[in-house]
Amino acid sequence: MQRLSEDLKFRGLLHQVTDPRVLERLDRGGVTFYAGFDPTAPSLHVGNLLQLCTMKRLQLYGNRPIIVAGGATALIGDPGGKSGERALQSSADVGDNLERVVPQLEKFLDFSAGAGPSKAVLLNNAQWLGEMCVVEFLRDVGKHFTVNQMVSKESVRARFERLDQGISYTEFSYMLLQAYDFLRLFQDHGCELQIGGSDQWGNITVGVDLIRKFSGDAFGLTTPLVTKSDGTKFGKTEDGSVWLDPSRTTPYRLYQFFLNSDDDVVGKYLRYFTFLPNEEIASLDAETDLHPERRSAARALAREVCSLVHGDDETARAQRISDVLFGGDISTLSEDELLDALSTAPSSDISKSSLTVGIPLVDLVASSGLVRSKADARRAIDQGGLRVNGEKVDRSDALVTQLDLMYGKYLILRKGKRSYHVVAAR
RNA sequence: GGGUCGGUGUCCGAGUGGCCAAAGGAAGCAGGCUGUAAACCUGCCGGCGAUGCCUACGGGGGUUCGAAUCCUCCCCGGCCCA
Repeated sequence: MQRLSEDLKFRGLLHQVTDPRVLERLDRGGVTFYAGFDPTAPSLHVGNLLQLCTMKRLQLYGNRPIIVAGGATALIGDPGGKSGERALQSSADVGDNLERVVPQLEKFLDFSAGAGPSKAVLLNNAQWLGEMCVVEFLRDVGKHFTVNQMVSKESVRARFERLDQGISYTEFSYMLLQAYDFLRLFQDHGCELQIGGSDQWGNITVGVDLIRKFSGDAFGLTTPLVTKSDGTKFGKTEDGSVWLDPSRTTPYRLYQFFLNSDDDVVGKYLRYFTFLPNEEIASLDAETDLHPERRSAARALAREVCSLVHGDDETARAQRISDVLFGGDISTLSEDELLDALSTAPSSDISKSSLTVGIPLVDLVASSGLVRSKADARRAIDQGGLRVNGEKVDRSDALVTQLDLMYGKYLILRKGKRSYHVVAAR
């Protein structure tokens, strides 16, 4: 089998490492490592994907992952990457969030006894930070750091430079809490490595320093920041974050999100987010160069990620829906297929009786929410961008009646290429 | 507290009595091309019972036939002085 360190290099996952010797240790397996995340939402999102995949990689090579849920630190807020002071979370929220996120973590890491010595562990730093008193913290942790070095950290400096924002003492202390986490894990669980995104480098090294002061040897490793080709933040769409929870972001949407990756980043994403063998990734790279229009790499990426997060069945469904919505003619579908294909599209109801007289199409489309107003609906029609049951509408004064219903029940509204809405008559 | 400049549509930003639903840009939406792409081209981009009406230029009040534009008070922000 290929060495883990080689695989990590091939995939471009090594951004910074405190000491290259840690890579040899990881190759041999048996290293306990950790990554933290703050349970600030009731679901993980694609922004968490890189850490999850990286942890899984390390575990597959026989290393032991510890996930530290920032039950305590989420109450504080990491100043890094934030332009302003963060809103504080209530501890009840944090608890709820944690409960919901656990099943998502289990899709990536093996928490079962079957994993043997590399069995994953989930800890909550509220367990040790919650019971700690201020004086104790200042004596045992604070004493080891000078404000001078803390101030020089990038995350803090960025906030210093913004005179209009400032940084509270609370957030300023965040890095010390995280360092203390690392120390406790090192002492109580033999954890010698912390991994994280490149924005965590400062916090991680503070932890490594702290452990060193207690005569321990620990390591830090960061992965690169996931970027898009246009420089905007990865994982955000116009509708907000792309979540791993299917009730927030349907498998179909997740599939589409990755399918639509730009050519110049698919290779990178395949490396980051899939477990395909290196040779297969290399051949997909070549395919992208030679036949970009086939989008083989993007398809593989979407399929792999969707399977990882939602399983093979949901992925097959997402693929089927995609094929119909973008390839085929929806009017050729059976009623069952139609419902399946559009099950994730927004829908609304309408009374059958109202259709006996007929409803102006413009009213129907506006009330469906597919467009913002009737004027907007007329514009869409005038520009040839509206279809009913797959047929282009050319009159903005069209009337919808029972005769237009597919299978006597449905009206499939479509604006542009990819916005669908199902109206069901009852 | 004093002075001064400013607050315009999703955002940036012009306009300083009628020709203003408000230039220009960005974002967004639709059409074309294409690979469900990028780039590019075209159109749209407050609402409605629609050759008109309503709502809108920080908020209230006022002047005027007519106000985003003038006056006044209030609120908010920048800069300068105390």
